[in-house]
Formats: sequence, structure tokens, C-alpha cells
Amino acid sequence: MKSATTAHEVARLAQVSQSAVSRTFTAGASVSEETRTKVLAAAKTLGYRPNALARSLITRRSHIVALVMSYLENQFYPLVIEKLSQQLQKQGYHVLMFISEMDEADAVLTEILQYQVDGIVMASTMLSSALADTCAHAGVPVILFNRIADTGEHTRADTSSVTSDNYSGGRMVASLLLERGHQRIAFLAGLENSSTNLERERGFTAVLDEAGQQLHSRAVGHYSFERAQQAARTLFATRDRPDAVFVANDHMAIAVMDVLRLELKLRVPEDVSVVGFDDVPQAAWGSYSLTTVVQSVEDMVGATVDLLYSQMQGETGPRNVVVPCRLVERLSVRAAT
Amino acid sequence: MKSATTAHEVARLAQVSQSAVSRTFTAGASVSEETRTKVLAAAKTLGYRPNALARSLITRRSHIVALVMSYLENQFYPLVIEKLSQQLQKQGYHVLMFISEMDEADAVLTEILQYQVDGIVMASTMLSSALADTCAHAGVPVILFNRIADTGEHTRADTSSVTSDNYSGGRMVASLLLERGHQRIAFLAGLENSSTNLERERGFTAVLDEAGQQLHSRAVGHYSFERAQQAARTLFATRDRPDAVFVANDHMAIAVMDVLRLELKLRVPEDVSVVGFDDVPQAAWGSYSLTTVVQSVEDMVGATVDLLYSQMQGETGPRNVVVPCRLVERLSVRAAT
DNA sequence: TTGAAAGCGATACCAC
DNA sequence: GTGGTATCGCTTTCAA
Repeated sequence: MKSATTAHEVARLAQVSQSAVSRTFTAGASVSEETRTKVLAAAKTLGYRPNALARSLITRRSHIVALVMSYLENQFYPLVIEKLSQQLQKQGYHVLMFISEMDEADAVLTEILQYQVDGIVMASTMLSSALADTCAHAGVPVILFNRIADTGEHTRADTSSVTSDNYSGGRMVASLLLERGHQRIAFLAGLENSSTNLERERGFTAVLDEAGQQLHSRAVGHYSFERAQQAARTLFATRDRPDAVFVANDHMAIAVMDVLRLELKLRVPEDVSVVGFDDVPQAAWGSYSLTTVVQSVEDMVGATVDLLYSQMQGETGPRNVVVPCRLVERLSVRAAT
Repeated sequence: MKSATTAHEVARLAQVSQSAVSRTFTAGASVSEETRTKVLAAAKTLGYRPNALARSLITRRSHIVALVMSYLENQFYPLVIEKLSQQLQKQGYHVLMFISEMDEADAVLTEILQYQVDGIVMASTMLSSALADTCAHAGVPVILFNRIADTGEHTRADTSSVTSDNYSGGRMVASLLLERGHQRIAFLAGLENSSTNLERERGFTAVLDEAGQQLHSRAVGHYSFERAQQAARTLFATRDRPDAVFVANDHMAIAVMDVLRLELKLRVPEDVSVVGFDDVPQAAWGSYSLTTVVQSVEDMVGATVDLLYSQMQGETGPRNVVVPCRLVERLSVRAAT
């Protein structure tokens, strides 16, 4: 357990000043080719690697971004971790994970700020107005991912967000189901107060309204697999059961299809049309032919990273990015190649 | 974008020395109740939070653990992130994510070490002997998660590992299939050279051998969903198809069942017994009744955390932890409650 | 118990 | 281009 080699030691071996060592490892600093070679040689023999923490202390940039999530059961979120982490790594940034329930947001935020992160991506927890203020005060940009700020009295001016066009997505689904000629259309909500759920439902019912059609029935699944299963049982228990259902996300849609097929012996999509929302890998919907509104993780993460970079440089560009989404029919099993 | 408040500023407001502030925020330091109160009051009004980076610089403990993974499609791994992160957070540690392909292990490791992490958990990439040495030399404990060190000439003395009892698991599966009276038993391998695959297969074939039974057929799926689908097509294309298959992990087992049911119109488990291996959430195997060998993520992560703590304190306790696993029959959809 | 002072390992600014 | 020096925010002796 020996201590790591320091720039000072390298300097001594290379017969140069510590500053020279520092410059050698700083992109675009002015060092002569000669000293540069000497330093690199010495560094190599000593196994020197600059201490990122010490550097952060003086540069005031940790190159660390905090990612806050709650539970990762929904396959959409692991994908977010993967893509975000990859994209940030390319630019020399790294993701520090924070798993937290909604109620501990306060404590978690304190921890986060202690690490002097350069930015925060909140992908699962809401941020109270007070906490957003704390971050703004500390000069740390916060990006809400897949959710928008609490629609309180005053709009939060200091919190950005990246969402997909949930409203339009909801509209697409309703149009599709009407086109297919469905008469008894149901909706299975996620978390009642989440912005994603609200917008998707708003778009969905708007189109139904415009067509003069009533919603057949409605239940709540809290974005949970098990609760969605139960909700499905309730929705389809009646004699006059729905012939189509829009489920607020793919994770729940899969749960619903399980119940419909295995418990209730209904055929999907022949007996019931099921439409989901999100972007989950094929491994998740493998055995179903799922119709879904896709919000591209790739695009959303890309937007997030762009926002982060601009805000970390102090820019105050556009704040609420809405990524378009599209209706997709997914095949369960690919044809053999 | 104002700079964070420092201990110095708090000290001035509280009319004490900076040292006093430091002590107040250090567990078990000697501070009088009086100054302690003054400091806390001042800290509160200024919104002071100690700078973790500066602290790490002097204490030589970052309280950061690096977690290295490659792809997160397999539902087993998100669960690892979640559990590991939660358990570490409880003790004041945090997870810094590194997504990496096998071939960039070198570059990634350099980045990792720059962050002065207190430990490294490698859950997806292999670690070369040279890299392991580098870490050992730097005094950073490395835990291989769900894989064991390259079985080179000399056993790696400085790399610990946490795995499940893959060999016994493989044996269990073979025993089960023999018990069920299967005659044409196939094996679908994961990554040929991975320790998990090797051990599972070794245990599996050992029991078949002991029973004097030949393996019917064998294919390779590389732990990938798509390649497992293709492998399934190959395995079951023959007239004399298998009546049972042991798939090296759940992720691939699900892919196989998709192909069997949807493409080949075979019933599982009536026509073919499929057995998997791992620990994935219900959302992953939702629509199947999956027989699988469960390696508990919870247990494995627990063991990992224990190992980390003991090694971070310089202890050199037991190094290769093997977590027991068990055979489980999972029901696809729960009965209504 | 307390405060002054010496680092931790690096960068930034400064004359040279 | 180069080396000296102050500094980043904190913990840690060490006297008092």
C-alpha cells in the first residue's frame, strides 16, 4: 500500500521543475519537445498519474457528473446509465451514481454537492424548489431527465429539463387506436402526478375528445410491474372489457400483456390492442409484438450532455429540450439472418 | 455561479479558528459544546458543506469506489449497480461508473486511478495480470465480480473475487434434467472462455458423464440476446431436436424461449425443458415459467462490500468468496392477491 | 479544548 | 519556454 508518485518526484528524476511536469500533462501548454520527452520518460518509469482530486481543487472542475436514480427495474434506465456514462467518458467526464428514494432527496443532494460535481442529472427523483435553489446558488447546473420541474407558482428558472414530446406521443396513440376502429379504449396511468404521465394522458384524451369518444376505463399502475399486473386484472375483469389499452410505459405494458395472455387467455393484438411508451431493449419486450411510442434514449442523452456542457461553461442557453418521439411497431423475434 | 463557502468563512462568522470548524465536522473530534453550537449556526446561515475533494486530498481516502461494466442489456447488471450503490451509500461511499469494452481496459484503468478511488469492482471486464499489478502497487483493492482471474501460470495473489458456486449450479441443472427423464440434453454456452461459463459447463457435463449420458448438442451464444436466438435456431433445426437445454444464463434463456415458442411453435416446458442461470428481476422473465439457478445479487453484493471494506483497511483476509446458489422454479404471473 | 502553521498534489501567475 | 511561489479547502500535528 505505497503512496502514489507525485509530480514532484517526477520532476526530480527528470531534472526539471514541478511546473514543467504539470505542463507536460496539460493539453495545449507550452513545453519544449526536449523537456517533454524527459518528463514523459521519468513519469513512465515511476508510473506517474496526475491526481485528479488535487487538480480539481485548483481548477474548480471535478469532471464528475452526479446521476440520481431510484429503482432500475424499468429497463429504460439502465440504458440511460450506459449511454450517459459512455458519452461523458468520451469528453473526460464521469458519472457518480446516487440511488435514492424520493423522500431522501435532501440528504442525497448534500452528499452530491460535497463532491463538487460539475453537474447533476436527476432521472428519477423530483427536485424541490428549495433544493433547486441550493444548486443554483452553488452554481451547479441541474438537468431533470424525463421529467419537468414541479409546476409550482413561479416557474423554476434555474432548472433545465430534457423530456420527450409526451403530449404528441399521447396523441399519436389515440389516433392509432381510433384508426384501428376501437370502441372501448382504456388508459393505464403511471404515477398520477408525474409529468410524463400527465402529458401522455393529456395528449391521449385530447384526441379522444376531439373524436367525441369517451374513455372506456382507467386504472393506475404507478410505473410498477406488479401494480400494473393488478391494474390489468381490474381493468379487464368486467364483462364489457376494453378492446384496446394505452399503457403509460413499456415496462407496465409488458406486465399487462403477461396478464392478458397467460391469466385471461386473451390474444394480443387480436383481442386487445396494447400500446406502450418508452425505449427498452429488445431483451425486455422479446416475446411480444409491441406497439409503442419510442422516445429515443440516445437522443435524450445526447440532448442532456449538450445541455450539461453548455451550462457547465456558464452559458444560459435554451433550457427545456423536448425530444420528438415516434410510433413504432416492434417485432418480437427477428427473422433468421 | 458563486463559489461555495469555505471553512474559513464559517470560522470568521463564528469567531473561532478554522480548525474548530474542521473539528466540528469531524466525527469524534474534541470540540466544546459551545464552539460546536456556534460553528453549526454559522455553517447553517452560510450554507456550508465541507469539500469532499479537499478532504480526500489530505486523508487519502476518496470514499469513491469504481465500478467497471460493459453492456447493461443483461438485467442482472443493473441490479448489481443498484444494490452495490445502495449498500455503499449507507457507509458513506459512492460508485463512480466506468463503462468499457474489454479492449480499452488499460485506458480506463488509468482514468480510474487518477480519481484516487478506494477500491475497484470489475463486473464485466477482465483484468490483465499487468493491470492487476498496477493496482496492487497503487494499493487499490480490486474485486472481480462474477468472474475469476485469468487462470494464468501464477495465481494472482492480489486480486479478489466474488462468484457464485457455478460448478455446483451446473451440477444441479444436470441432475434436474436427468431426474425429469430427458434423453436429448443440449447446452447453450455463453462466452467460451469466461469463468462463469466454464464452471457451469464443467459441473453440468460432470453429472452427465457420471450418469453415462452424452451431451446431445452444444452451441454458443456469447451471452448476447440476438446470438442466443440464432443459436437456438441452430440447435433446434434438426429433426432429432433436443428435449431439454441448459442455457448459460437467464438473459439468453429468455431469448431461447422466445424462439422456441414464437418461431418454432414448441411448448415450454411441455416439449422442451429450458433451464437458465442468474438472478434477473421478474420484469425480465415475466411471461415465462422459468427454471433457473439463482445466484443472489444481494448475497454477492454483500460479499463484495465486505471484501472491499476489509481490504480498504489494509486487511488481507479471505480473497475468493464463493456464494452458494439454488435451483428455483419461477412462476410467470402471480396469482391475484 | 483551542489556534497557528505545515502540508496534501496539483495548477496558475509571475518574472526571467 | 522555464522555474519559483501563491493558492485551492481541508486535516493534522503541536504548543499553548
